[in-house]
Amino acid sequence: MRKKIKPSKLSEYLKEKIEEAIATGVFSPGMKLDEIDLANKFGVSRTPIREALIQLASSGLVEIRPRRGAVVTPIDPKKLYEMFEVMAELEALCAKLASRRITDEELINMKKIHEECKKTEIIENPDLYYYKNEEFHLALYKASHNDFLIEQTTNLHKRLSSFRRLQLRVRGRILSSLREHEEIINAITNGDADSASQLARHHIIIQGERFSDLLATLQPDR
Amino acid sequence: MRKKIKPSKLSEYLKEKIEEAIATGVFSPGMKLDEIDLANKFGVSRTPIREALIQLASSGLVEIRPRRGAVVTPIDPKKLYEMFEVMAELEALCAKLASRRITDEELINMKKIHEECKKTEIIENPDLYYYKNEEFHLALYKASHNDFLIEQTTNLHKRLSSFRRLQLRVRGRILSSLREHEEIINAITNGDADSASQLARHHIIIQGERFSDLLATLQPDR
DNA sequence: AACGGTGTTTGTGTATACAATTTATAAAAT
DNA sequence: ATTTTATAAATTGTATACACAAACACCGTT
Repeated sequence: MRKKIKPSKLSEYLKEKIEEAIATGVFSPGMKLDEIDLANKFGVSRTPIREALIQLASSGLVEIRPRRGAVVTPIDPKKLYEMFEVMAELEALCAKLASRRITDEELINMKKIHEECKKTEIIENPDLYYYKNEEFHLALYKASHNDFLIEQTTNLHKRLSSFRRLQLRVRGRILSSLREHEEIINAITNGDADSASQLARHHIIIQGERFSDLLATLQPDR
Repeated sequence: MRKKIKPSKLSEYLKEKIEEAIATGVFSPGMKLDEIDLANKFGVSRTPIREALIQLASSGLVEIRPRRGAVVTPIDPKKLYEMFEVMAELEALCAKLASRRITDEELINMKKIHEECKKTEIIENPDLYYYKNEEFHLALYKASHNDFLIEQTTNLHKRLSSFRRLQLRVRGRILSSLREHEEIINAITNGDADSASQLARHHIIIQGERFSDLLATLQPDR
């Protein structure tokens, strides 16, 4: 008893809903996901819930322990750093390919997004910046013109989103972020694949490196 | 009516079985995977079959079209090239990290595997070389000491395995492969992260580049 | 012969029922 | 009081049942 619209595939719809709930922190890391609870909450049977959870498990957002149910994947600082390490490389590849393959149109659009990022009301609001920043990165991925890469990178991006959001609250991070974006755009504009790649890598890896510290201040709820 | 051993989770077991059947070509690309057929074949109900298919769909091995069932993901030359492009970058990252993090033990083991690859009886048998080659690459991934990277790379490796296997039948490919492995090992031994990274990238990308040609000679069965 | 409508069939998607395990609870023993 | 063991409760994993949409075949019309 939740929604009127009836999607052709409930499990797909539920997957997105649960994904969203995890991203926005409604379901926090370590939290147990009871199939029956979820089924009641969404007014469906266990079957599509299970199928949604299986998909989320494949993408790493939840963990399914055999016979012991599903939990939102707990935050593991080590693994998180590892994920940033991989993310950095994927974004670097996006940037490298983008430098060679971006269309005029895409480049103009990217610059437009960047200009919007720089607006003061956005700079001063981490939540607003979060969305614009996301737009920028998605535009970068698309400019790689490698659909498989776009898919993989977008996936990992999603999985790291909540952490990146936190990261933006660190003093001065938004301004550094903007500067880095600008450098990346310049490199791409000049078709300098190597620079673009290195800059993009650094743009991500720096977040991973700072994360260990940031995480130390957090208490993962069990 | 197939196996005596009873795994704790049928869907996991079935996932592996179907995965294997796809890798070995028993289920060829484009082939329809009827849930009821599979259920009968394995002597189980549709439920665990569905769950297995969903997992395989998340990993990209099969495609599930809503209301139209599952098929083994058809070969798309463009996408395949894209996958190699990403794979090259992941392996490059493995090599880079390995140069910095590999243990003495791991390095010795890697050299041992490489020596085994060079044995004549293996060089002359693409199928044998396939397995030894795989060992080499898995050792490289592990040496990165980044569990998330290992997982991602191993996944993609699996997905490309059947194509790599084909690739090994190209005249002279095995010998080039060996030479490239040797160069990678040397770079890692010297702790030369940049060279190792570039060599590993090239080792993979060359396969992707040659694949368009190779694929042209194949007829994807519908 | 080609085209399009209509009824049938097949197969997916979801719900429900049952089986098998783990977790919680409580009693008994040290 | 604490640990151990037995029993009950709860939850996952699998099987079956049902609903509905898509594919198919058949037939009449043009």
